[in-house]
Amino acid sequence: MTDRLPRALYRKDAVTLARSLLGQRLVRVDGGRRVAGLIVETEAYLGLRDKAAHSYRGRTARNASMWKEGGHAYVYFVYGMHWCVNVVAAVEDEPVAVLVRALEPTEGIERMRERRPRARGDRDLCSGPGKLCQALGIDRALDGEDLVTSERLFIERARRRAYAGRHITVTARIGVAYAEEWAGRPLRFHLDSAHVSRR
DNA sequence: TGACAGATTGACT
DNA sequence: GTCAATCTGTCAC
Repeated sequence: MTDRLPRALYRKDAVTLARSLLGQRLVRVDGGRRVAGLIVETEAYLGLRDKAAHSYRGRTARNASMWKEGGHAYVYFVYGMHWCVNVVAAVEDEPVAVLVRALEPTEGIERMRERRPRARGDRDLCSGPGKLCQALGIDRALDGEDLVTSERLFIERARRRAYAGRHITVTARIGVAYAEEWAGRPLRFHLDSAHVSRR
């Protein structure tokens, strides 16, 4: 049975959402089969005032999904080769979002291995934003998807006993050194997991 | 119109 | 540790 996260949970500020997504299950359904993992690492991007956020310089064709209602997906392409998936937070026209940086694989692991043939082991399947999109088959086709109603991509309430009440580590975000005073802000959140992108 | 850098990864020294 | 891969948006010319 699915226990999908409701719209109300997404209509929060990005920091609250980034914390509440930890331990929940990101699910991709492709060809009738589920490929899923527990979210163990997230980053909050605070919109028009945040120099590290894609929405800082305003709307473009690429980042338009960030202006959608909370609970939609914002999928973008970086470095000419990788896809990254965000969960849009807050309300329509408030371009804030949460980047999903790492998952602990739980379902469809064979499918993940097929999609990531060069992965060194199962800890290398989803331990990074580009890796998890490759493992789950997330690309442009899912940009703007509504996670509350979609049959292809959604998030289920799945706080495992192992992660219930687990300590959340807070650090600066990864890869945003250019963002001046925003580079060091404590906006990255992760659980104590072997599947996080960096320690 | 062209240079350049980027919310990354994997190959290699 | 270094570095190239190569799409998108921004800013300078």
